[in-house]
Amino acid sequence: MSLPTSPRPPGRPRSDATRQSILDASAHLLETESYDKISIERIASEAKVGKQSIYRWWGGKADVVLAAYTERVLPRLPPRAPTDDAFGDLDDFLRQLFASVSVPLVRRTMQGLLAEAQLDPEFRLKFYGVFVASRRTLFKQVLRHGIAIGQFRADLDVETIIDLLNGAFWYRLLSGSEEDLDDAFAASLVRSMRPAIEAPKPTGKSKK
Amino acid sequence: MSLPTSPRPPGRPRSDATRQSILDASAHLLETESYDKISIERIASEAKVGKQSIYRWWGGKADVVLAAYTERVLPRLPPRAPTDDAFGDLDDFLRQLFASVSVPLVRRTMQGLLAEAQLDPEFRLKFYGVFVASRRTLFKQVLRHGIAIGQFRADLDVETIIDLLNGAFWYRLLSGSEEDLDDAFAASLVRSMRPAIEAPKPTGKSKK
Amino acid sequence: MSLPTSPRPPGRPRSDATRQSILDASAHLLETESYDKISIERIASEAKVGKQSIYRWWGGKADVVLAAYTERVLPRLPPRAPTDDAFGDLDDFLRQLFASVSVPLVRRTMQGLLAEAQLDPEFRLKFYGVFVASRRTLFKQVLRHGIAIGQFRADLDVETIIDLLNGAFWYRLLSGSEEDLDDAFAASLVRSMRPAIEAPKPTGKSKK
Amino acid sequence: MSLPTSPRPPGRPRSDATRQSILDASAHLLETESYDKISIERIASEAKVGKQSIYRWWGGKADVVLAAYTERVLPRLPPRAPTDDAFGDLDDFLRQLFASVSVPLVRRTMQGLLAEAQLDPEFRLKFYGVFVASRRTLFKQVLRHGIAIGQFRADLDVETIIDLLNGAFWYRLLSGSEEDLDDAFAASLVRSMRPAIEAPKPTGKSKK
DNA sequence: GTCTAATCGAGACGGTACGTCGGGTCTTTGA
DNA sequence: TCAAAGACCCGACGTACCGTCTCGATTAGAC
Repeated sequence: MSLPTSPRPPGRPRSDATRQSILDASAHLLETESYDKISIERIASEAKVGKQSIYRWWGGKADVVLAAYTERVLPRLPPRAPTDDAFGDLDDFLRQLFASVSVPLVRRTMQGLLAEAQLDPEFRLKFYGVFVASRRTLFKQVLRHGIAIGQFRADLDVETIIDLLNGAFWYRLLSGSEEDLDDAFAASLVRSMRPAIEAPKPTGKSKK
Repeated sequence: MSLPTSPRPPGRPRSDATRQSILDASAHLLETESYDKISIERIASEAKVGKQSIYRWWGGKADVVLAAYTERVLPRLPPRAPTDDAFGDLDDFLRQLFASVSVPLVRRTMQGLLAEAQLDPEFRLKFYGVFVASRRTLFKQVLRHGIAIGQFRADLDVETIIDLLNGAFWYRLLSGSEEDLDDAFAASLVRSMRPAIEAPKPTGKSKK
Repeated sequence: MSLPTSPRPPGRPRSDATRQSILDASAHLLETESYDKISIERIASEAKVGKQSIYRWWGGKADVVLAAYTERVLPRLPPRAPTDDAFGDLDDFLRQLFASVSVPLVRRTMQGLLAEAQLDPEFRLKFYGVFVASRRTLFKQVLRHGIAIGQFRADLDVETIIDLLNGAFWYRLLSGSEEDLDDAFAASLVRSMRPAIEAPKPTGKSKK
Repeated sequence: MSLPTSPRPPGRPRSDATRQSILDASAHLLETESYDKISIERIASEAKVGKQSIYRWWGGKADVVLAAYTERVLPRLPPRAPTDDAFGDLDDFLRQLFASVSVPLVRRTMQGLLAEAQLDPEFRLKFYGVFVASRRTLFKQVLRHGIAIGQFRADLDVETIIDLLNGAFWYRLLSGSEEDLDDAFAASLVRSMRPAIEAPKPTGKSKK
């Protein structure tokens, strides 16, 4: 009686050293080269690895770079500790989101991968999973919390609000001017959206 | 009294037939091929033209395709006739904006060019000029009109609102699911943004 | 005790099929096209081979054609069996030398390669090795034999004689008229050179 | 009674300044560039001349360079003053012939044109006329004079002797080693050929 | 003085080929 | 079976020239 899943596939097991070497090389190239100057051949040569060892495990350049990005470069957004100031939370979240792409390496990599995602529908899904879905989830938490503590209107169209704020983020990102995604922009967004988000005051008072 | 502009440069003048042939070929290829399957060589061969005749006038594939797009494919947004219903105008504008990319050809081309814009900073500027700047201008007109007729709040942060709405548009566009940019989404955007845009009612309650 | 020469270099070994295919294609093209109408691209396409597979192993068109020539076209001069008639041997040798270029294919190829050798000093050395050096060696054998059996003068300036006879051969060859290198010309050369080569008769008069 | 040749064709006459400019440019390029690096385009650009003005009067690069060579570079062999020492004359002639190609510019140009002559049968005729025919004539004069004054044998096969000596010259030229065509080689040739050329002494005495 | 005709500089044109790069696959030896 | 190495076919790159063509401008003799 054995487990249906083979406890160990036959043959030489995958070498983790090779895997790491490939990701290291990719991450290293990302630091100095623009995404489109990177090629599988360069990664393989830099990693002292056969090209086949890349193609065996990944689908192509975008795949490898995405892996290197998530394991080597990606600035993980730390979990948000919700406070009792929902607008402050939102502002913080946006600031942090913007800050996460202030590193040119991160920015350039995302642009390269974004480009690839536009050209390759299959890769777009992976790209979306890494770069978009997780952010939406975090976004949602922030908004939900605001609603829960009564500072955001109960009938908020959460998805659309995320489309708007997230959209503004991506829009500026792909527009390419590097200075745009700063704290001031985060503040502008919150300020402009406040009337759309804020729960109506029951006793007619405007914001304190 | 002669014009200071040189009446005619020396040498054989540029052949418009060649130019048209190149743009025709590009536009034709765009109809059947994805952007990344198009190459200068294919354009030249389809257009029965020497490659040099392309490189002489354009910088590369993206440049040519952009030209073909603007002259052959681009769905020009007709000028908006502002009405006395500013929210209706906004909704109309968004619907039309979304409709303009509902044609798969247009959508695919924009995605390809967007990809190129991410990879080539120089091309990004051209891309921005064609795809972004003009839309922002039209957007601004709609918002300014709403302010002028008193339906939009006077202190509206126009630029940020455009970043939000335009951002939502691009965000969905590059996310790639083709069904997203429909009239319902336009309506959702307007509905969600209404409190942020609407001029406060002088005598009391906002619209129920 | 192992051989110091690496028993086998790493990586996929060179494909002999590819090599043969390239040489076949080159030889085939030489049959129908003049040397200057042949291009690497044509060879590659005819051989169903990537251009890189040519550039990987040869330096350019001249290199490939030279290889094809030596392996496919070259009419090897059979080894001369020296007789006791040294002048007859010389005459035979010249006839055979001339006959070897009587095939238009050979002649045209040599002219093309000769042209290349004039333009590219590096290739000239290879050309010289294939077309000139070996002939000089054979020439030398014939002359040395004549000296050895006492029919050629002992103080013969072998190198200069070779320059003269070989020179006459090349001179006519590159002059291009195809009829010139015939048996009659060989006979003329031998007749004219005889007094310069023949060993002086010990007892008096030279041959009347 | 007018000349049958049209006294003047209609239209703008050919500009000699243009012609000179083209030849100057060609000659100038020959000084610094190898023949195969020269192109019609470079000549035209250097001469500040339209390409058509070259093609109008010459057939191609080889044609122009040949013209530039003959008018700008060619070292004219001065007419030989025959003396009463026919072997001395021959030696002088060869020395001068060899000296004429000792200038690298001359040598390189001749090699380039020789290459072209091998590739283009039509050009070969022009090449032969300029580089070969005239030398043969001079050669013939030297040999005829030697015969006339009784120092060369009366039954000399002049054409074959020229083939041999001229051949040796071209053979060394196209072999490319620059040091070969020196006075010593001229002397070797004369020495080796002497028995083949010298008129037999009537009274059995050997030379001098 | 036009008119006609050919030339001139300039440079665009359709082509062919260059030599290089990279993609993704295949074929070795060796672990 | 995996891995390093690297050859393989293929397609495209951007460049260089080819020889031809089309411009406006010019330079003559013919009318």
